[in-house]
Order: sequence, then structure tokens, then C-alpha cells
Amino acid sequence: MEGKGKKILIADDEPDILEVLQYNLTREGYEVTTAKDGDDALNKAKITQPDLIILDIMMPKKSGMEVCEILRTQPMFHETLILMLTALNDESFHIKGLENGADDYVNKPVSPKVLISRVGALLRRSNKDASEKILKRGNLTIDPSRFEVTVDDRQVVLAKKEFELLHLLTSRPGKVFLRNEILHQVWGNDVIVGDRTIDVHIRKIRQKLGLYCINTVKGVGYKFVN
Amino acid sequence: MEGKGKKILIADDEPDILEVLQYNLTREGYEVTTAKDGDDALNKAKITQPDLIILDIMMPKKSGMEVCEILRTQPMFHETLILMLTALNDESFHIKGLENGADDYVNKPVSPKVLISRVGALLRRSNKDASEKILKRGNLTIDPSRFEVTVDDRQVVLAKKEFELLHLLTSRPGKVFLRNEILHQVWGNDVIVGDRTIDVHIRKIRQKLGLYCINTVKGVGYKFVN
DNA sequence: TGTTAATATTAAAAAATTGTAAACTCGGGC
DNA sequence: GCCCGAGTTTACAATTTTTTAATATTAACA
Repeated sequence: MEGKGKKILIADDEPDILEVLQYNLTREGYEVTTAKDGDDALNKAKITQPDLIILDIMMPKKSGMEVCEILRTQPMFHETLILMLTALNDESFHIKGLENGADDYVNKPVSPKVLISRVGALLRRSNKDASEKILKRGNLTIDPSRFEVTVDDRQVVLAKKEFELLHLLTSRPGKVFLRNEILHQVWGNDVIVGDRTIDVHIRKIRQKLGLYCINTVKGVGYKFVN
Repeated sequence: MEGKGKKILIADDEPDILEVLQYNLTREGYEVTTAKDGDDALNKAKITQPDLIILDIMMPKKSGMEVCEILRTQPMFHETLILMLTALNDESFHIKGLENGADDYVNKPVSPKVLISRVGALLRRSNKDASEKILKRGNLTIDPSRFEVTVDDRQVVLAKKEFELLHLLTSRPGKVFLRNEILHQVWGNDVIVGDRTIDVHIRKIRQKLGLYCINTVKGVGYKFVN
């Protein structure tokens, strides 16, 4: 089962929807709690400390939007994922929701399949620990979840190995990564490749980025500088 | 060189294998001792105090398994890494080897590259030692993880040997390091270089730092002062 | 003060390491 | 099959580091 152990809180004022979603998410292995309005949601959130909260925008007591805003002011919920549910086609709502700190939104009527897929995606994205976080180093941006690198808003396409190598180096700017260390982290423990392989990849990264951000430390390794 | 200073004991009853592995590991910078059977291995282990022991499972006198068990009963070898070598595909042997306290195993026929990679991995894992700590001595700062030296906020670029030599001297200010000691620690035990080599490096360090922080003790060696 | 052994300095040779271009491998898509 | 691209290897040039060798200087001591 997929969602093993992850806790989800669903807040919606329509019992039918609540039931359907709870049923489906539970079946996926998530631990599901429900709330019937905004205040209830805030309460249950504090008590159960969910990994992800699904909020209907239209709710009594407090709207999903308000709940979202309140949650985001509390450090306790800084990392908590929030998914907005809305019956409105109104784009401005979506945008406002995202601005308020929601991580995703899904339109009503909700298809359980779509919801499960989005929930899975969100959890997965936040789950791959720090390695999925977007890195910004000066004019360089690295987005591991999207596999994208930008230099001064210019997007650069890197091959997989190149990307992983750059990602490794940027993960600890200034630290010298020994060639062996690099082989380990990027190529894996028992993969055997020649020594020049690293150089060639470094070269391609330097070339593609058009940026001198990787220093050679002769006889030792490479380090990212800014 | 990578495996600087680390001691490895290889025990195998096949001279050919012994020779190949010794050659390759030595070339990586390890200090290698060999043993031709189980008893020999136990003896040499006590004498040389290796950081890692490579044991063939099938050996005369005592099997690798037995050697492993005996070693593990002695506190002296509690931290010593043990890598098992086996011609058997028998999974149960692997498992038993690991249960007995081996840290890893490699199947025969052994590829030197694979072995080197595994050995490196094992040593690295156990290695997170103090050598990564930033040293500050007055207006001098040495950061081994970044391979950087600064004097009064001015960054000085040292080559590898220069850096290692400075790092060694700085690690114990005031202590006089004999020329032999220096050769051992920085160049490795069996590297043969002339005596003037040290002088030349010392000179370069003094020159680059622009700081008189290394004292000559005539007829003895050098020491770091502040 | 002169002698001597040890170290400092310097330049040049040797070795090691990396940069680079080009070729090769291998799997997937057409 | 053929082509393409990622990944790797190869071979060699370019560069830097390390070592050597030759000479100068220094410190210790008779």
C-alpha cells in the first residue's frame, strides 16, 4: 500500500463528499480524519498533526481560504501540505489560494482518482527529503522535482547525470567533493567508470551553464562556488 | 592519493589473488600486508593493527569465518572493518558472514576495481573523523572540507601537498615534527622522495602565507608557531 | 673565525592531473 | 534496420604540481 502511515485531514461541509474521499484515501493506506467546517478543521489539525490537509473553500464558520491563512501563520504547520478543493472555476481563486500558501488545488466535482493522484504527488514531492527542495545559488536555480536548471531566467537542459552531479555539488557550496565521493553519490557504489568520466560531465555542465561556478581542486576534487 | 595511511590486511591462500589485490590496493595508497592462511591472518592482524581486513572464506588452518569470529571477540578489533571474500554463491554464507560481524562481502572472482570501490566505501563510512574540523590559529584559518586557507581574511591557494603539510603542522602547534614523521604522514610510508622535497614545500607555504609561522628546528624538523 | 652540516633558494626536469575533442557503446524510438 | 542521444572511453594537449639537482645561505661549534 502506498500512503502507509501518512496522515490526512479532510475538511468539507458536504457529508457525501467527505465520505467518498475518506473511503478512497483510507483504502490507499492513509490515516484519514475529517472535519465538517473551518473551525473544526483548525481544531483537528492541531490535534492530529496531519501531513496533508484537504480544504474545501466553501465552508461554514471559516472558509478554506481563511483556514489556510491561519495555519500558515503557525510554525507548526509550515511544512504541512495544503490542498484546496473548489467548486469555482474562477481562476482568481486558485491563484489567491496558491498565494495564501496552498500547495495545490483540485476542482469540484472531485474525481477520487484525480484526488488520490494529486495527493500522492504532493506527498512524494515533499517527501524526498531535502533533495527535492529547490536550490537557489545566486543566479542559478535548481529544481530537482522538475529536473530544471535556470541561469538568470534562461532555462538550461541538463542530462540526468549532469543534473545529479550539479545537484550534488550545489547541495553544499564550497565543500570539496572528492572524485571518489562523486562517483559514489552520482554513479553508485559498485558502478565502475573511468576517471575522465567525471571531467567530461563537469565540462558539459560548465559549458551548458556558461557560468564558472565549479572550481577544480587539483588532486582532490571539485567544489561549487558562487 | 586517497587511501593515505590506512592499513589493510589481506588474507587468502591463493598467491595470485593476493598479489593482484596487494598491487591494486597499494597503488591506491593503502598500506597493505598479506597473510596466507587463517592463523597467519590473526597474527598479522595483531601486529599491524589494520583498519580493514579482507578475509577469504576458504583458507587453510582457519577459515575466514573463524578468523572473523575470533577477531570480533577481542576489543582490540571491535572497530576494525572486515570484508569477506567468497567464491560461493551461497546466500546463506553471505548472511552468516554478516551475522558474524563482517561488514561487507565480495564475490569471487574479484574485480580489483570493485574491491577498491567497496573498500573505499567501508573506510569512508567509518571515517567521518576529526580531520574535517576547521582549524583556527591566530589569523590563520584552515578548512579541510573546503580545502581553503585564509590569512587575515585573505584567501591563500595551496596545492594539495602544501595543504596537507600545513594541516599536519598546524594540527599540533608547537610540536616539532621530525622529517621522517612528515614524510610518513604526508607522503605515505613507502613513497621515497629526497629530503630537499620537504624544504621546498615548507618554503612555498611560508611564501604563500607571507607569514612566519613555521619554525625550523635544525637537525630535527619543523614546528608550527603562532 | 673557519669549518661543517643542515637548510633555503632557485630554476629546471619530471610526473601527475585535468581539459578537450572525438570516437565509441548501447538502448529506445521510428 | 537506422538514427539519435546519453553516457562513457580514448587519446592527447595543456596545465599544474611535485621532485630533483645545483647553488647559496645559515647556524652551531671548535
